[in-house]
Amino acid sequence: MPELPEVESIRRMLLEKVIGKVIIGSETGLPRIIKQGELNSLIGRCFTGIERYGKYLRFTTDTDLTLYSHFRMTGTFLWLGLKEKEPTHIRARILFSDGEMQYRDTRTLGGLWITEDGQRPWKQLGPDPFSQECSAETLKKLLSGRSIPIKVALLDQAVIAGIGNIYASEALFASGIHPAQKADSLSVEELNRIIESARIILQSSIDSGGTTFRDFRLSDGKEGAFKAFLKVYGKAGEKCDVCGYNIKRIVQAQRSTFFCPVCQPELIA
DNA sequence: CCAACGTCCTGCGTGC
DNA sequence: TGCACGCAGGACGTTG
Repeated sequence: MPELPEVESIRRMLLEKVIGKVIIGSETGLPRIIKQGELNSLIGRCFTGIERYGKYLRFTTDTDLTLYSHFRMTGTFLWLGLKEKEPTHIRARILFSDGEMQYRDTRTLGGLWITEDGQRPWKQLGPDPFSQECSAETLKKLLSGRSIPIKVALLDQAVIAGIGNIYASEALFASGIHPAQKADSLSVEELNRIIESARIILQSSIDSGGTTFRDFRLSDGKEGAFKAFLKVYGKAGEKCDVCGYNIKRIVQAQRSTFFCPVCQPELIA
């Protein structure tokens, strides 16, 4: 499940491969993953930059055409040199003279958008965790009047962009905050702790090439190494690194949440 | 305004 | 052993 660190890792690897090269062909393996526009309208263009917005990637070109991607659960871009072959779950291909960028997506929930500049595929995106505008005061405003659990709020991309199910649990563990605590009950100090924790965890994960929990692969086909540093995600029943108590799994908004009941005490309301 | 839930999808783990 | 079933979840649309 590619979240901010995984998308960022893909971005960095692709930068070295595709920038400044002319697109000489394209192929759409599964039409419904193209959410807007036509892939072959990119032929003859070249990518001039790749930016990340939350979990979206934006590929700028030498014209007003822009390619956006979102990986959802199982998407990724693989870079293949001319002689390499690995034919599974290829949903789209963008061809260059020295190789190709393949959009792979097992569960096909992700998508690509080819738009005129200015059009964006997302509805609403909150601040990027690494940006200056991502402050405790900003989050305090965005969460005011929200009675949802803080874990569920962290998954809301309109609140903060890029955090998914893995890093939401990890950031709350590092902050010592119980995942069920109501979003608008958190103090500025607690929100600050969440932001600081998230930044450290997300940056460490980027440095490791992200987390491969099951399916995720980097653009060179390799796994991200951050799984070894996870403290709670996927560890129900295992002992907490810090206190030795058993890590618990609960379900919030139809998604698994992992936490340590001792390190993240539940507040008595 | 907000919250909750259904929807999309396929591979794999579970249980009988 | 084999097979049916349900779970995994990100974003958005719909419903309450």
